[in-house]
Order: sequence, then structure tokens, then C-alpha cells
Amino acid sequence: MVGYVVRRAKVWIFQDVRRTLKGLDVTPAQFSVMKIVGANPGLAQARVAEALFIERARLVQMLDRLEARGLIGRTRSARDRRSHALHLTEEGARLLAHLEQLLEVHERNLVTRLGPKSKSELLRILAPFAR
Amino acid sequence: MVGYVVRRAKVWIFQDVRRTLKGLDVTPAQFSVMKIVGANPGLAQARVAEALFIERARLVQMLDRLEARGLIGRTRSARDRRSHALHLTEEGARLLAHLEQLLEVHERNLVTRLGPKSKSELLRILAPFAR
DNA sequence: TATTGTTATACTCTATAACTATA
DNA sequence: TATAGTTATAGAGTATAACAATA
Repeated sequence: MVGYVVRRAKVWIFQDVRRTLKGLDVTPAQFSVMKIVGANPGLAQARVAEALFIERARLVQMLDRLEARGLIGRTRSARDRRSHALHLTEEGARLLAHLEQLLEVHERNLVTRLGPKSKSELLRILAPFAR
Repeated sequence: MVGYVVRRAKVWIFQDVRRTLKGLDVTPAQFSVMKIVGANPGLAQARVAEALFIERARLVQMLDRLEARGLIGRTRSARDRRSHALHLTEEGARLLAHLEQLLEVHERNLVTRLGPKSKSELLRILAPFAR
């Protein structure tokens, strides 16, 4: 029952994000990668994967795509030569800012759907899942 | 931010359900189909798809599998010969009862994770997504 | 020994479009 | 014309396992 409603909410939210970003060729998952890398330049791939609950293996392909589009860069870390330090390119940072602006519409859609106070309540209740 | 935490919760819940049902070869989605059909015998495929937010096309393959395993039956509806009336077989009903019993463990895991009162709050807040 | 990035495989799921048979 | 079930396809995501380079 809880699983059902949480899944329904997740599907609705992701569909609304996709609709909002229509035509920009950015999935919700790609957005989340850009956002976390933007906020934490130098982060290693394994850290991003952990933070986003994405498989390490899956992230590789996502980064391949983002790198090919010139949005994200990988550079060998000096301290630990196994790992890649990730950073947004200038274009990546520009796109991210644009996406965040567009997503304000989604944010409003969500609050409309949930009712005014529920967003913060929801974040509080689900906090145990955000680690 | 909301999308992030809702997805994390969804992933955790589904993983926990999979863990709980380990070895029985039943996915969370299959369980939900069996449950809704069990509670509403005679339901048409399109209704199930709507209720569960699953694509009509996807449901076809899920039902093929469940039918092949002898858990669910499809019979042509007398009233509308386009549609299939779905029902659990005896074995399907037996398995469903077993699954529901097993999932009480998951239910307890979830409440432990969320804290005691949060489950009902969560259901109330997310009610707009349950239609 | 353990971790990082990578490749690979199989399966599930989502999003679409089109087809047929019925209504 | 619309709906129910079906088939098909492309891409996204999940779950695993293995490997080379590095720690």
C-alpha cells in the first residue's frame, strides 16, 4: 500500500519533470548527476553513484553521454589515480542553471498537487531515506 | 529534491519487497497485479493497467507470464467481447495469501525505517497521487 | 585485499506507435 | 470513431558479475 502510493508519486513526478524539460534531451537522472556534480566539483564517480543510489556501472554510460555532449568533464585525480574527478563544463553549468529555472514550473505543479504545507512534511517523513 | 527523496524511498521499498519475496520469483509489480485481481475478480486488463499506472502493453506480457504459471486466468467477457475478465486461479489465490503473509515482515521493516506514526501521515500526504 | 572505473549480460520498465477485433 | 487487447521497438533503469589499474 505504501509502496503503491510512493511508486505512483514517483512516476507522476518523473513524468512531470520530463514534460517540463521536453526537447532539451535531459532525463531526470541526468539532471540529478549534473546538479550534484555542480554542487561538488571534484567528486569521484563512486561517490556520485552512492549519493544518487545509481549503480556504478550505470553511471559510466550516463557520464559517457554527458561528456560527449560537452556538459561534464572527467579528469584523473592526483591524489588517487584510480578515480575520476568530475566537474561541469561552462556549457554544463549554463545548461544546469537553465534547467533549474525551468523546473520551478514543476515545483509549482507539485505543490499544487500536494497542497500547500505537504511538501515540507513529506521531506521530513521521508528524511530517513535520504540517508 | 522531493523527486530525489521519493525515488530513494521507492527504490528502498521495492528492494526490501524483492528481498522479502526472494526465491518465489514474484516481482513487486506482479504482486500488485495479483492483489488487485484477487480483490476485483472479473476486472478487465485496461482497468488493471489504469489502476496500477502500468502501460496496457506492458501488462500483456506480465499476464502472459502469470497465466503460464497458472496463477491468473483470462476469460472473454460476455458483455464486451473485446475485453478479458481476469481472475486468480486457486493456486494464484494460495500464492497471494502466502505473499501477503511474508510481506508483513516488509511492513515491519518499513515502519522501523519511517518511525511509528509516519506511515499513516505518508499515506495521507500522498493520497493525491493515489487518484 | 579492497576500491575505482569499466565492460558485459539479462531482465524489467517506460514510452510510442500501429494493428485487429470489437463496440 | 473509440476502446481492448496485442505486437513491436527503442531507450532507460536494475541487478550481477567480472576485469585491469591502483591503493
